[in-house]
Amino acid sequence: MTTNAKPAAPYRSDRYNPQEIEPKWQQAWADVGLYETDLTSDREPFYYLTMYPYPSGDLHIGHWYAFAVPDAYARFKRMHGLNVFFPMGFDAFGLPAENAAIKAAREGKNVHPATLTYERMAHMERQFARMGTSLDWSKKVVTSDPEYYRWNQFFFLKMFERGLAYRKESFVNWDPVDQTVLANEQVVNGRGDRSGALIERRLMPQWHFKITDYADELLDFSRLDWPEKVKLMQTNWIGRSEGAEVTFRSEEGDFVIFTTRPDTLWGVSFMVLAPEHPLVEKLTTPERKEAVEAYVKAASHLSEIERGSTDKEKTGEFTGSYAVNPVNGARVPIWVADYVMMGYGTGAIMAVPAHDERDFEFARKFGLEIIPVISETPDTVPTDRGMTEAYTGDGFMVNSGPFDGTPTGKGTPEGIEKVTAWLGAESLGKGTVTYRLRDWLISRQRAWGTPIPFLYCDSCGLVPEREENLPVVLPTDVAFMPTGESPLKYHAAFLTATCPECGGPAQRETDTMDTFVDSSWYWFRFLSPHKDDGPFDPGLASKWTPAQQYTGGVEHAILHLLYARFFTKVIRDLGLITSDEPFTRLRNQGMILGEDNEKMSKSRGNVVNPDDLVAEYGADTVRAYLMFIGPWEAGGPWSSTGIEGVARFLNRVWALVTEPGTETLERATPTNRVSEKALRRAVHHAVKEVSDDLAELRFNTAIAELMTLTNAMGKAKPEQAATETWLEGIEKLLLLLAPIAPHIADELWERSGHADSVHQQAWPEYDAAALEQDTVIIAVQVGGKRRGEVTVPKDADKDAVLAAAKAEPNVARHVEGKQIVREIVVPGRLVNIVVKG
RNA sequence: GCCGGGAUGGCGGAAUUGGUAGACGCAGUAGACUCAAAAUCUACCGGCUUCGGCUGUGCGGGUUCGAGUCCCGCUCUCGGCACCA
Repeated sequence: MTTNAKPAAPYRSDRYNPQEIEPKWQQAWADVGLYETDLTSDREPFYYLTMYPYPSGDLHIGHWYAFAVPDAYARFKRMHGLNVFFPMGFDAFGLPAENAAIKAAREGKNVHPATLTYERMAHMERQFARMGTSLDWSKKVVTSDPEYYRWNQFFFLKMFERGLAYRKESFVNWDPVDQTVLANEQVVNGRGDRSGALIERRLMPQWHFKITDYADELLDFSRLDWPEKVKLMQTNWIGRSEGAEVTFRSEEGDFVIFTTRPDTLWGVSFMVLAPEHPLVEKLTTPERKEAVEAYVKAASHLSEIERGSTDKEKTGEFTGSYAVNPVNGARVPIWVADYVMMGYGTGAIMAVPAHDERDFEFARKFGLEIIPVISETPDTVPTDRGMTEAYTGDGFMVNSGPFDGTPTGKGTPEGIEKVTAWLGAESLGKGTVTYRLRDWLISRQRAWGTPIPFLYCDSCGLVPEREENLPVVLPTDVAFMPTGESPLKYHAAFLTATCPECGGPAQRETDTMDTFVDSSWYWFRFLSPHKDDGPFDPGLASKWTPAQQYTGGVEHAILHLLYARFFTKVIRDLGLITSDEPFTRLRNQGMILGEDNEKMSKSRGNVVNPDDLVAEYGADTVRAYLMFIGPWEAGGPWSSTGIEGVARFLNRVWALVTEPGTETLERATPTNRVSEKALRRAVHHAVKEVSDDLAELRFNTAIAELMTLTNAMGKAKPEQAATETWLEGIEKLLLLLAPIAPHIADELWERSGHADSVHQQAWPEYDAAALEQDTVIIAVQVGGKRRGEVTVPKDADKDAVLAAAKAEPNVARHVEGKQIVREIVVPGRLVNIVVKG
């Protein structure tokens, strides 16, 4: 390995001053367009996508963690010769800006969310510039721009054509504070995920995307390098469960129930309908009418959280009607209870209290029959006497007619399978699959979002806007209302439209789309942000997508990432792309906590401000410290003394390169000498370790290794500063440091005599031979306890190592007088002499 | 309640996946430089110790020559889901 470093020009030993060098290099990189990716280049593409931010107005330390840390990875890949595309934009629609407009309206002011949003984006872009990231801003996407959201409308129309977008009256989650409906995914513990308000259930006509059509495909993660945790969360969210539908007869008509345990059909002792079930009214007998109606009404007023609570005692009412069990003709009472949900399965269940905990609890409370039909052992028949809980484990079918003795249960599904097959053969039911996943409700009653491109025509009814009329543009001259109600409903120019079918007068839909629609395909748009005859360039998309790596917070594990996968599959089915998935490799960063180990918040007063940190330490130090805190996926607490350590490290690197070696000659002491060979080993070891670490986003250990190298170089300096190895060490150190602390690396690269930027250099290779040591230190154990160590030639054979080990005085002392039972030699590692007596 | 992750010095965290536990950094102690302080540099830095050792990776067992790492049983903690039939 040769070095192209010229003998450093007259050393300038001025102090490391990030305030001076950082703006200088940021400007230099911008001037030459260093990070503007040529998407048409023949070089191997690498699309590194990181989740674009909402324009909240201020970059906090979490943004640095999400953008400045992975920037090191983008730079690392670029130094490997890849054509890295690392774009950035803004997820610009959203409630905070609209809420601010509403708040202003309450104070008598008229502020449009767009004005706020664009001011905030401009401020954040200036803050972004100070991070020293290699983001490509030339492809910026702003989702609130009509040139972007018109393609949301385009996809909406395409989905409508294919039956994937539909309008349906259904029970929805109404957020009374934000005055809008929310998707199930946006309801957390019965509260709106943004407003925190208790969610009410309302029956409203709403637009949905049919994500359930893709439920099975969404369960396939086989070609994705994603965290197990995320895959599991999505799998659970989709909630596929196999079971059977069985038809029960009643005086007022048949109804279908869903069960995962058809093998327990002989143990049915009552039925339960959800309060919203359409048959409830018909099945209720006159004498039960009053009680049932009151119950249904009460249930409809319960919030999700009240109804959904597992610790809530079971409630319900008898309808007065009976159903007939198709397998044995038994007549069982039909109840209404809110522990059965209309939205899952068929909204009706068969209750088998002997083998279902919820049914058991209900039966005990209302004195209903409990009929055991599964026995733990093949030879016994259990009775309901003394049962204190439902038996949900595996066992053998009993009291089940032709199936008696069949082993059954979730673990041994023979009985379940046989009964399912038999139900089909007897036309009593059929095997089926049910999902927990519901269709994605995308209507929002808000004004700051993508208008849904539909119209209401008096003669033609609900009509889609024509594709050539897109975009349906959001009016900018709206007055926000203190009530929070959408001003679009009162904006005459927006509302008034012409029916594309008959040319008559029509009224526009005032609902807008969930902002998760925006983020479901934005990475395609980065490839051709201003294209006006299509959402993106299919040629560029086939070259650049799926994005090889996507990073962001785990909070998006379900919502955004599931929707993005769904959209990708829809776009594929529209014929625009051929890939099935949006992001090949996914990694999540953790969260930076305050010094008190709590989540940062203004009320706790534990917030650290990145602007202040940059002013005090410089961006390189802030970046490097964030990387050094710990594993990136784990996050961790901020430490105001910890960052000092990293600042010292960069200062040591600075001094190493800028201070003349002779000045420190007197520091050399016999105890800390580093030979040229040892120095070379340290350099190449660092190259290997840092390369491996950065490839796996282990920024913390990469920096630890660079610190180790810097310390070794510092010790070697007095004697080695004139050697080839030293110059090679400096050069490699700067190359390894470049992705992590890009400004100081480029400055020192220049000062050590290089003409072009360190960021345009090839990533260094290591020489495996340089890592070899002539001798190795081997630990010696006697009976598993460490008794000493010996230094042996690296290729010493077993006998030689053993002989050396036994010669070690302390080892000999412990072996003396004992019988050697076994000798274990792990080459290059240790020796264990097992003794007896 | 169910599912998943985690627990290592005073602190943040390392540990080639069964082979010298505590890399790197913070904090701390001592020393050098300085009139002094800061900065910087050098050394030490898990606990106990009769200086031979003993002990130590949440707790209790086990497998193994050898366990932070594997197995069984717990505790605590973080995250997800939460009457999903």
